[in-house]
Formats: sequence, C-alpha cells, structure tokens
Amino acid sequence: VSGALRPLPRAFFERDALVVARELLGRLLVRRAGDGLLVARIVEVEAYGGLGCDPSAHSFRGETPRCRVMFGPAAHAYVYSTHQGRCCLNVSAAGDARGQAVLLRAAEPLLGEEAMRAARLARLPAGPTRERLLRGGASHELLSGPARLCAALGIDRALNGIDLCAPRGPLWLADAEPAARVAWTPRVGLNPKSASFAWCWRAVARGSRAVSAPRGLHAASAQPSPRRVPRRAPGRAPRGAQRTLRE
DNA sequence: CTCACGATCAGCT
DNA sequence: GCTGATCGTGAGG
Repeated sequence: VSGALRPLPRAFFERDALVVARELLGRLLVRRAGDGLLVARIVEVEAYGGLGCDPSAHSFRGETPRCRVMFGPAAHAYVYSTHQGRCCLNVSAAGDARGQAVLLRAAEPLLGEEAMRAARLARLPAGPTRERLLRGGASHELLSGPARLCAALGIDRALNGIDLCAPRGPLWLADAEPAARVAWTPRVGLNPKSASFAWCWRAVARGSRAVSAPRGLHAASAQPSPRRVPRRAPGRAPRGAQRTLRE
C-alpha cells in the first residue's frame, strides 16, 4: 500500500455500471477506523443495470425508499440490509437516474487485517469458521462475500447515502493497478433456467483466492456461447472443477 | 471443493 | 404475509 489513497474522482463512477464494475477490480476500498485506515483490494463485483433493464436490481421497478441512492448522483454508498442483520455495500453508478450500482462482493485485506479479523469475530458464533479465523489463517476468507466484507470493515446502514468522493469521509475508493485478468460470469445463486442467467453481470479478478465461492447453482450452463475455461490460480495446480467464463 | 438447509429480518405488494 | 444482491454448518466427493 503506497501513495496518497485519495478518493477516485466522481467521473470514474459516471459511466455505465458494467464499465465501473470492470474498472473497480484491483482498486482499493478504504475505510477510516479510529486513528487508522483499513485498506482492501477489490477482486469481485456485480453490476446492477437498473430501471427496467435488470430484473434482479432493487431499482428495476423504480425508486423506493430503500434503493433511493441508486437513482441519485454517482459515487454514493448504497448500503442495504439482508438476512440476519447483515449488510451489503454498493456504489451508485452512471448518475443519470437509471438506477445503476455496483455491488462490492469480495476483496483482499491489504492493511489492518487484524482489525478486520476482530470485526468478523465479533459477529461470529462458536463453530469451525470462528476457530479458523482465531487461528489466524484463512485471510482469503475475511472479505470473501458482500456481507463479510461489510462486517470486517464496519460498514452498516449508518453509511447509506454517503458521498464516496468526500475528502475526509469515512469510506472511499482509491486508485491502484487495475486487475490484469478479468473473467465475467453470471450472478451467483440464480436459476440457470431463468432468462437473466444468460447475462454476465459478475466480474472477478482471475487468480484471486478471495473470490467468493459459487453458491447454489453452478455456472456451467451460462449462455450465450459459453467457453469452458479451466480455472487455475498462479503457481498452483489446475483444479478439477471447470467453470464457464467469458472474457 | 460442492451441495442442501435454515436462521429469523427488512422491504415490499 | 412472502421473498430474498447471505452466511455458516454439516455431509459427501
């Protein structure tokens, strides 16, 4: 981690959500925590296409109190709550009231890993996952999921609506080398028979161990014109499983 | 690694 | 009421 960690300019986010998603891979998420900073490298995102265009976007049917931020200016935090009091963080995109946003799904800890671990542990019940994190291993699991990422960085709905370009704000995105290799996949956890399964809205940085595991149905039947690509991490043996990926 | 299951919550129709 | 932009467990490969 080097450089000034200044917020990316609003113009970065005033583009189509798919472009913003791609550009965000490899960039830094920075959280002010007390005296210090927590910094993580973004490795998995999902674009949400917005009003009338993306059936699984909260904004698909128009503005509601919950998704209001998606219709506002770009580069604002849309934090919504999901099961069990968990939260997910999005960044509003486009800024032209199309209702677009990008969900931050996974990241790698770069600075303040122990504080992130402590924040995760504070919410974890006794069990094998708690034991893993207590033993200091599994750092790739710390931020590997949208709600895990929020828990580790202390992001909750108190941050909903904040401007992520504010100079001394609690949360922002900073420049870094963009991810070199990117793969697009369908969204996690939706039905392969649904029409929207053909769309690849999810982007991951290839080779990162912190990418959240596929849940629910497998991506192997993605359309259109899927290409089967063996997934491998640098320096590791190829894994047995194959996933359908589109460049 | 994968899958199936269920906890128990806000938002919406 | 019903439905998830989820996560952790536990069993199986």
